[in-house]
Amino acid sequence: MNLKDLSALLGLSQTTVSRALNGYPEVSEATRQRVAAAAEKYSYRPNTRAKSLATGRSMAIGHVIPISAQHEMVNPVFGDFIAGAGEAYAAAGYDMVLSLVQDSHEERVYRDMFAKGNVDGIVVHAPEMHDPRIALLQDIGLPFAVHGRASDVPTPYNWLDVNNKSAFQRATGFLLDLGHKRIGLLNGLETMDFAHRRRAGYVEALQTRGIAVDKALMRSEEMTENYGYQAVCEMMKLPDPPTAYLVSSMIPAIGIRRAIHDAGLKMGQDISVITHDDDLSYLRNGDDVPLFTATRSSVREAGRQLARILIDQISNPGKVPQTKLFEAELTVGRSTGPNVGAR
Amino acid sequence: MNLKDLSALLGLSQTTVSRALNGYPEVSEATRQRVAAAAEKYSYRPNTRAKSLATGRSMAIGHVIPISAQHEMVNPVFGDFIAGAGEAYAAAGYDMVLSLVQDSHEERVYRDMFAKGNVDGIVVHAPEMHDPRIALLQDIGLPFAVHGRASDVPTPYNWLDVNNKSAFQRATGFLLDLGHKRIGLLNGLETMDFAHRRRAGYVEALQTRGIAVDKALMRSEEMTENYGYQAVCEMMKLPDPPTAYLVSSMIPAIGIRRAIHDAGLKMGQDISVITHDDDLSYLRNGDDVPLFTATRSSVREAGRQLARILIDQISNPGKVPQTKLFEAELTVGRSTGPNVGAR
DNA sequence: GTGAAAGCGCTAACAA
DNA sequence: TTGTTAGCGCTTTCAC
Repeated sequence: MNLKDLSALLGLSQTTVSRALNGYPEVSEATRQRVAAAAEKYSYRPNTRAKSLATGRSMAIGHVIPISAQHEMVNPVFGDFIAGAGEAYAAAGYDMVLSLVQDSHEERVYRDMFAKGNVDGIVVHAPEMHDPRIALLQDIGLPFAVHGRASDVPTPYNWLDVNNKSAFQRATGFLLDLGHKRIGLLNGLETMDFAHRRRAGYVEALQTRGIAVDKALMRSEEMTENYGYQAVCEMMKLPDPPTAYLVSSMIPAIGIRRAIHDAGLKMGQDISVITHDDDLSYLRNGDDVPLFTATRSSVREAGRQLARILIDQISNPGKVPQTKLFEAELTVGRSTGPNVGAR
Repeated sequence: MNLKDLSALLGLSQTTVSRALNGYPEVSEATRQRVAAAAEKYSYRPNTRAKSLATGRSMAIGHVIPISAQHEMVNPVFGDFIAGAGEAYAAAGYDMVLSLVQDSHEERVYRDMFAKGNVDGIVVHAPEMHDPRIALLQDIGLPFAVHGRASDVPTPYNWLDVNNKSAFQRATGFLLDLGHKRIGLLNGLETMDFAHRRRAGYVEALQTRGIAVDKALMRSEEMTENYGYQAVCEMMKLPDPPTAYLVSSMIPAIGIRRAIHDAGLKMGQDISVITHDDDLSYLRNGDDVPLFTATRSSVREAGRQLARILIDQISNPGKVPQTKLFEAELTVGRSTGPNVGAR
């Protein structure tokens, strides 16, 4: 069932039927009713391709998801973010098209998306400090919004981010309050904007308290489970090992647990660890100290909001870019002691 | 830069240019060279919408991802599956469009996808025992492939699945070999096909050894962390509690760990647990017993293969449906004792 | 308030 | 081997 068939059935022109369906004012109320009824009855769905060819808008948003080159893995938070974004798109009548790439900088991917005309806008994931994609997209004039930020990019653009710096500042402060003086930082790759900011928060918290920053206690690598395991194992062997760890998400927590276990220590007793995990409400009665930089549901909400920002930008091309900063939750569990593992 | 511009530039008709670009045989080699060079030079990209309007094929595959209604969460394995599928699509020139729905049975979603003509095929995720979507898709004539199976659906269709039954049979057998007689099963919702099969494997293993199947030791719910925690806590309070647990993935392992910890027991010492987790190669020197029903990389490979099957089906509409069964890996770690926790 | 006709960018008969 | 033409299904001037 296409427009032609439907209008023939109604004894109207395609024009009128199209207008009736798209809410144009010049069509009479009676006609609109008839058309709507018929469309419903025959469950008419306008062909997206034809529509977008005619209008020039594709009613689709592209997400370019970077895949870790070495480890070929997808960051699990994308799932939740995408779910939120998908909701917003569905509500606004947009489709979501996904493109997974090894090297997210592949200029071609973005240029092609634009040239092939199958998206009206793009969500940029996992930005680096000076991410070239932003200038690129501005250059080719494709609307976009960034999940995160690229701190070294001076021009304004749409972004939505979690306040990574303050989250890590507070978390470090919390460990310092417990009396810890040697705190291991397990961070992601610090070319990534979020990791850079997290480190800044950690460093600033230490400096504020006059604690020396020890490079031996700071690691920055791709967030694999094995990295977490190895890093903790190695730090444990230092002459003066950390008494606490601050673990950047999403480094899988299980590697940390195991390393601590291997060292013959008990988490939350011999050693303090602040990490991230989802749905840990009952942890509040446990002995861990979880840091929620972003819960699953808040990531979802972020997806929703960023999608809305982008859709808004597409609808109002002239509008000034919007930004949104989420303050990360820091939820603290009951520790086995007030001063766990601190010397 | 569109076909018209490009052909004008070359002093050729749109037809010739189109043919040259699409590898039709009748165009002369010299012309083809010229056209290719020009297309490259001006980085011409045919407009996907126009192309698919003309051809009737949209060169896109739809993935309809169910979201847990109660918990609004996305199964993290989708990320890896999608990554694999994305690879295959990219290689074949297809786009991937994602649609996240609360109720995956929403017939409308599928019908609309077809009617709106923006996908040439669909991947069905998370099938239930008698999943109505299969009949629906066959009815509307939209090519599809299922990630998993719907055992109660008799007609042939494309699917790719992990051998869930044998995996759980072997895992249960392994625990029985250790001497366990009371094995708790934490399963997903058994309306889901994979969970049903897993249970069947568990039950069959017990029956083969003449061990009574105790309903009190079998749980089936949505795979949240809290469910895992609660279920284990409750089973622990039984007069004759399990000495081992078999945990269906992706029930977050952390809930299980905590419940066992709360009960004052030590995993791999007082109690045996077979669960699933990724990238646990070093676990082989640990005290856990991991069951790999599907590693992250094998999920990825599954995505790749299922995508290929679907693309093949789209290209050869008459072809008989293809199926593929992956045998799950069962990797066993070193236990602290040969007979951990068994009575 | 409604309709005829052109055109979005491409492909695919049909001619030449 | 190349070009002419019609049309994919829709929107959108423009005319009535």
